[in-house]
Amino acid sequence: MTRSEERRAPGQDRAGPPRLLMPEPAEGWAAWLDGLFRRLLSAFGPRHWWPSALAPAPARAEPFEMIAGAILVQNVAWSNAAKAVRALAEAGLLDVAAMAAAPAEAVERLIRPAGYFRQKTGRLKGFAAYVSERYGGDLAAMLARPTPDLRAELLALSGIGPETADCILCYAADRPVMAMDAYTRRIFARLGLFSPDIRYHDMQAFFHAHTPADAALRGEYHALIDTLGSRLCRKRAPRCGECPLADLCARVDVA
DNA sequence: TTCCTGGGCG
DNA sequence: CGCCCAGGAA
Repeated sequence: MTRSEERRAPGQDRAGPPRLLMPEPAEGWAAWLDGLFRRLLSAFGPRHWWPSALAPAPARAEPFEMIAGAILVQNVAWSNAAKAVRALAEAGLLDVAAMAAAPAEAVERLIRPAGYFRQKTGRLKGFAAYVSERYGGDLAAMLARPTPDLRAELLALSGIGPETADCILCYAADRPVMAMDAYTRRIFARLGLFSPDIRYHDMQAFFHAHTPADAALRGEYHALIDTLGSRLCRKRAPRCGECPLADLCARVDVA
């Protein structure tokens, strides 16, 4: 052990996992998280993410539909985004080349139900233009790149932040990446595990450290968390009486 | 009818 | 930290 390691107080390693507000259970975090997953799965059933807006579950979206949906769902309920995805499909715009060539006004009109239609039009067309220019329109080639490179590439595009990038990595590129979101932060803060202001990367590091590196598993986990967060563990007036995790929740007030 | 929710950017 | 938006809750 080096001198600097000796000097550092326990639990103060700056590069380590996030400081958790709850002691590790005797079974360990991996088993605890697995138990949570099982409860959510039996409560809600498989979520079949990423859902296709064009066909009923368990149909899954094709890569470009998935990516368009991920951009359109930013800051809105899925039902709104799904309307926009269907409108794009009917207009033949769920296609890289067609989207890149489409007039912005036409896209804006079609995606209006998803809100933020001007920014989201720029994001959709920007993404399509990027794939057209860099990959000759071959989205599969882009999605085949190594995970760290692909993530950096996605994050460099305007309108794709950490959550959207990680959703694309998991659901379109099939990588074992678990997306985090406002629901994840709120649920695990209420449970008493996370600080309410925990950073995205720290949440993700915790889940990645204690769940199997499996794209299907992590994708399902994120989907189940989303379902819990939107249906029951809502920001205001959470429905704790119906929550499958109620008995192990600290019910921390996250304001 | 107003209020609230929700990613990403400049 | 304010702005972009629609639609469900209150």
